[in-house]
Amino acid sequence: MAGQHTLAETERQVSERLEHMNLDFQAMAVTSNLFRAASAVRNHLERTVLAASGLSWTAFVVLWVTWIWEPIETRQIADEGGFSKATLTGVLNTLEGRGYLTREKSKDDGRLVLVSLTDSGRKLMDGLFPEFNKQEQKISSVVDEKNQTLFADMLRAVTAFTEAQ
Amino acid sequence: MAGQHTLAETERQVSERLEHMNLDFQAMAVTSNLFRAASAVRNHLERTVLAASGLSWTAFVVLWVTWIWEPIETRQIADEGGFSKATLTGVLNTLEGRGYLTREKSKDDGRLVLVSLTDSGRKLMDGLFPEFNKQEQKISSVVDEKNQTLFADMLRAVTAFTEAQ
DNA sequence: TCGAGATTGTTCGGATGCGAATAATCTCAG
DNA sequence: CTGAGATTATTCGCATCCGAACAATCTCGA
Repeated sequence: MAGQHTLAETERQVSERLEHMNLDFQAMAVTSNLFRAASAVRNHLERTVLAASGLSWTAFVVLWVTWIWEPIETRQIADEGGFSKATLTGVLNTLEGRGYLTREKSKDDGRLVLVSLTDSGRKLMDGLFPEFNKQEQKISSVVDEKNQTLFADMLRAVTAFTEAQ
Repeated sequence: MAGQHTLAETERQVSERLEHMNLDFQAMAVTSNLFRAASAVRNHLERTVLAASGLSWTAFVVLWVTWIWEPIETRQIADEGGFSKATLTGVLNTLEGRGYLTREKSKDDGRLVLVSLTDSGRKLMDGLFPEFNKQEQKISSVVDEKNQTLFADMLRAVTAFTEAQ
C-alpha cells in the first residue's frame, strides 16, 4: 500500500475528474476510506501476526469463531466470518488437515456438521490472540479513546443497515 | 450475513469467553466491526450494482482507478486498489479480454505497462458509477451528516497509521 | 562504459472465494 | 405414513488472490 499519491491527492483528483457528474463525494469518501482502512489493517495483521503461523486471514477468522463458540455449526461460521459455505468447506479441509480442528456430524440433525478445536488448535489461539489484540490496540489508539465507542457504533450501524437492505 | 447471533450477542459471548485474558475489548470491537462493515458493504454493492455487469469487486476497483487516472501504471493500480501485482495481472487479462481496457508498454521506461480504458470501458463506468454512488449515499446516510466527516477522518487515520507501521 | 543491484510485470503453485448443481436429510401438510 | 418442498454441506468450474521465482529493464557509482 502507501501508494504514490497521498489520500488527499487521490481525493482531489477524483473530485476534479468527476465534478460534472453531480455525485455525493462525502458518501464516496466514507465508503472508499472504509475499504482502504479494512484492507490496510488486514494486510498489517496478516504480516505482523498471522504470517509466522502460516495462517491466512480467513483461516484465522474460522479458528477465532470456532474458539469462541465451539462446538459450532458450519453455517454459523460462514455467517460470522462473512464468506460463503463453499469457501468455508475448503478452509475447513485445510485446517482439519493441519490438525487444528475436527468435524463431526450432528446427532440431532444429520444435515449439520459441528466444528470444534483440537488441543493443538486451542493452544495456537491461546498464544496467537493476545498478540493479535496487541496490534488491534495499537491501531485503535489512533482514535481518541473517547471517540472509539462512537467509531465502533458507526461501523455497527453501517453493517446493520447494509445487511438489512 | 445477518448471522444467527446479533452483534450484541456475539460481543457478549466474546467477552465472557475471554474475560480472563486481560484483553482490550474496545480495540477488538473497533477492528472486528471495521471488517464486518467493509464485508457487508462490499457484498451489498456487488449484489445490487456490480452483478448485473458481471464484474467482481476487484475488477470494478481496477476499472475505477483506471477511469480516474488513465493512462496509469499497473503498479499504481495495485497500490490504489490494495492488492498484489500478481493478482492485478490476472484481473487485467480478464478485463482486457472483455474489451474494457488496453495495455501498452511505456516509451519512457520499458519495464512499465500503461493501462487505459477503451470506449466500451469508459461507457460502462459512465453508466455504472452514478448507480454505485447512489448506494454509497444510502449507506453513508446511516451516519449523521455532521458526523460523516469525522467518520471518514477516523478511517483515514487508521489507514495512514497502519500503512506506516 | 559497464556491471552489480534495484525495479517492474509476468509466471507458477497453491489457497481462497463464489454461484450453481447435487446428494443427504429434515419438515409438515394431507 | 408419505412424499413434495425446504435446508444443509459438499462438489464443481472458474475467477481471484498471494508469495516467490523469474526475465527484462533501468540506475548509478567506479
